[in-house]
Amino acid sequence: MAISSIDSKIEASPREPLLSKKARAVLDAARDIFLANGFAGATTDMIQQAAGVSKSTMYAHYPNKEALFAAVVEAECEQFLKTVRKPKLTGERLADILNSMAQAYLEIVLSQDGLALYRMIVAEAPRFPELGRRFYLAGPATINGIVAERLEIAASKGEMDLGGMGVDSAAALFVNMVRGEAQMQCLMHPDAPASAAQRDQWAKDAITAFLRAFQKEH
Amino acid sequence: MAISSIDSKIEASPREPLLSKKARAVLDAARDIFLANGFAGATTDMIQQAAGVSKSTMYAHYPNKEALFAAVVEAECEQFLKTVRKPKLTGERLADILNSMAQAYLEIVLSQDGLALYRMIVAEAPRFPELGRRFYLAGPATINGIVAERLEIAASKGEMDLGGMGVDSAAALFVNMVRGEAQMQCLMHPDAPASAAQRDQWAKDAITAFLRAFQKEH
DNA sequence: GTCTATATGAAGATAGAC
DNA sequence: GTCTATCTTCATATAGAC
Repeated sequence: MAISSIDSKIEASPREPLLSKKARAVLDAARDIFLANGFAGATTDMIQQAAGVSKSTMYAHYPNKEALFAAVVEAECEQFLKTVRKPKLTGERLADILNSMAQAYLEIVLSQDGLALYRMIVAEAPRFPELGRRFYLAGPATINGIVAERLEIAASKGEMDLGGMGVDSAAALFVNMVRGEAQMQCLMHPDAPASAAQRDQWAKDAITAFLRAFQKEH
Repeated sequence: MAISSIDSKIEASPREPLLSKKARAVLDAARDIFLANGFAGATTDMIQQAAGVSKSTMYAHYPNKEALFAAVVEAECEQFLKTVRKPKLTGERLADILNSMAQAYLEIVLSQDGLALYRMIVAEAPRFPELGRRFYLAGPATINGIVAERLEIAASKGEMDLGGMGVDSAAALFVNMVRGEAQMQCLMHPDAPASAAQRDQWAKDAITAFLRAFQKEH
């Protein structure tokens, strides 16, 4: 096969072909419907209508509801990973670095999409154990790892005194202080979204406590 | 009406009448089915069969599926409250008190029922906002309050230096360090329950960090 | 109050034409 | 690949007898 013969194809779809237009429409629609209604609450009819395709087109691309759900979760985890990894950490001081990580993470976790994805995964993990594992790796484990990396650097510079605790444990404690109360309250009060001031306060308290616990006096 | 005429009734159901035998059977069955399948995943047929009653008996006591769901959540929250408040706090030292609170709380939160209730509420809070609020008050808010009480005492004895942070904020930070990673991992790995050793480690790390942050040097 | 039987609608999935 | 039309099953809820 001559290279020129495939050039047009490559040019036509420079990246991410993989999914035809309709398949992409189905996946996007499924994403919205599943996030809004959960697995059991969503119906293939809703998805098919939102995508603007017929039933059989949907089933031509995804064999059944479960497979479609798995595809959605997989795509969302991929997206989640990208978003969590994107923020550039600004500031030199440890406090500033912790703050930028906390703010960026809360931004994602407390977003409508972040909360909806979490709701869905939490509810369906018993029926789809693989998806639970996948989400844990893409979300909580990744942010824990990012924080641990920075703590490692700070520790090596002598800015921290972990007192025998591993960096991974310390990082997990920090992340859970940042996320804990914030996420819980937003989950349980879906009609009363948290203010930016409230979010700042949660981040600030976590940072204060963490620094008091582990920052070396100077 | 003569007192003697109602005596037999009182004797027949000394406490908690409120629900007839069948109504109680329906509620108990609904509890199991909803906890195992969520609201949308559960069917009234499953409930009715598990309760060993007919459809119309079920509908005689609860007008519809939503009302039954609300009744289940309400009962579970009541139960949750009792269980959270029950443990007697042993020990005099601050570290021991924190430890007994952490252990007791993790016991509940990480139990199969605790996780199942959380999954259900998190998933359905957008459709049943009242139930989300109710759960928050019975669970997270209550344990935060219990911890805050003890911190208040410790602070008044001069054992702690909160450095301007309110006891409520400090209590929330502690509770979220205890619960955070533990609950997340159990939620996301339903087929790999946490060991007792792992649970102890989570509690111990939280206590270590908390004391390092807020315990007054002596 | 409780049951059996059923009405009514909607779900997931497929058949067959184009 | 895509559509319209349909099959089958099962859900919620009710009717009517005891």
